[in-house]
Amino acid sequence: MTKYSDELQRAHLSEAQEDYLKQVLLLSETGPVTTQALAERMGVRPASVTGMLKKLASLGLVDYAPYRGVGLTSAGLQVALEILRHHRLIETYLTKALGYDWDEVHAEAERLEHHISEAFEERIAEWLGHPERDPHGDPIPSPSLTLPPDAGRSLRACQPGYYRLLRVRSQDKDALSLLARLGLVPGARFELLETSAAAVRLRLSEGRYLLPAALADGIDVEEVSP
Amino acid sequence: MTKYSDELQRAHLSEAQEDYLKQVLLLSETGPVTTQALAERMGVRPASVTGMLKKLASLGLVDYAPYRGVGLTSAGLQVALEILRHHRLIETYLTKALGYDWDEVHAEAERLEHHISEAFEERIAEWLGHPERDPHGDPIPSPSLTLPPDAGRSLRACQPGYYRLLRVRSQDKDALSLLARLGLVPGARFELLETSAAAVRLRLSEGRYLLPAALADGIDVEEVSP
DNA sequence: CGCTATATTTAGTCATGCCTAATACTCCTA
DNA sequence: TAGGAGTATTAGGCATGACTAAATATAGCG
Repeated sequence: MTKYSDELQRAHLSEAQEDYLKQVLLLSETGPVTTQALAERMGVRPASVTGMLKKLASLGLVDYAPYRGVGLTSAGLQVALEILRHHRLIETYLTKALGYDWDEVHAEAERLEHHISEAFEERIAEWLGHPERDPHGDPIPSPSLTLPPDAGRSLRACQPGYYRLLRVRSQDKDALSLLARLGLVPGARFELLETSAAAVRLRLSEGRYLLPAALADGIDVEEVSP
Repeated sequence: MTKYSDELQRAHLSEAQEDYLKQVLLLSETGPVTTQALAERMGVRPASVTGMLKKLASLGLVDYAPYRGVGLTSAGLQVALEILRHHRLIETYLTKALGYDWDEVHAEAERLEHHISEAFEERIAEWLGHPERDPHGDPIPSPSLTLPPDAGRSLRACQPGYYRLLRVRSQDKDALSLLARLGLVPGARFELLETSAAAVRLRLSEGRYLLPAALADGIDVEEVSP
């Protein structure tokens, strides 16, 4: 795959194609990428996914063997990382420059990520001081499209102690809104008091909360000194 | 056309449909809107225009009589003004907030105008202090979608004297780049020394220039005291 | 007033990206 | 190891919005 043909492809990729590639990347972080999982993420029927995967495979963007799942080729990975960089830079910019709350940015970024130029990307990255994380703590691919290493581990798996919140993986508007209200945003420090199968109990400077396991699942933390 | 059906339609309009409506509005400012003119503006064949006009007419967005040209209905005008407001706010924002030059903003705005939310529109308008003109001096439709009245007249039709530049109608990148280089941007004051069929001669504080008629055509000015 | 040049519309095609229904494959369990 | 549950793919359609080629309307001129 030469530079030349890369650029030809990039110029012609549709919004739908870019979205599929991005979702393949995101899904592959947590396990094998099935047709069904992709269909759910894209809000589309499985048959439609099969069709798109065949097209993306013919473009050299995914490795696809029927009934065997999909993976990104290196060309496809480049595209996916580029879109992910757009998405997360836009989220960060909307928050810092335009006063969006972190539960509002996802939907806006989801549309804009496909329609900004490289110039726009560079200027907002510059304005932001080339951030490595978006407001949710998600890593932003670098300009050369490498992902910062993952730090932290799930709050769910932690023992009682002192922690700093690093990342919130949920993009549910209401879940984010709730966490923001509690002050549970990246950088926040708290004490984990108790964990059980159904929930975790924790204490921030502002109060004590019982957090359902479903929420704790998507929260990544690192241990800190008391 | 009730409010309710307006909103239903708005939700379903495609990017192409929005673009057609916008171009009908822009073309109608300078004369009757022909299929051919529309085809040129959209970069599309006349046959395609006919097809789209029939669809827009069936949606109640344009008045279309075959062979007789098109006009916007009031519903269509609302949509066109909304898109135009997006376009010109985005151009202004890119210039003032992100340091774009005025010859770079058009292409970026052309894509983004279809993909921003009302929330985004409101926030950049707020940030900008609710401007009435974009960097080219083009009027920005108000939030309630009325256009500020046109001021000034074409430099081409002026007698020698002192003027202030109000608006540059060209969106040619190189023409804009040249004008910017000369300091001929909205607000600039200059003396018109001489006009002829082929060109106008003028003097700014920085120098004297002979401007081809083609450029002078698209420049609107108002007279000022010396 | 008719004829021709130009503008416009119709008819038929194609790619995209989705859908449903029917069929095929996989893998687990009995 | 055969059957079934569940997952995936094929087959066939539809809407969108472009295209070409062919037909038709308009307008300007002699």
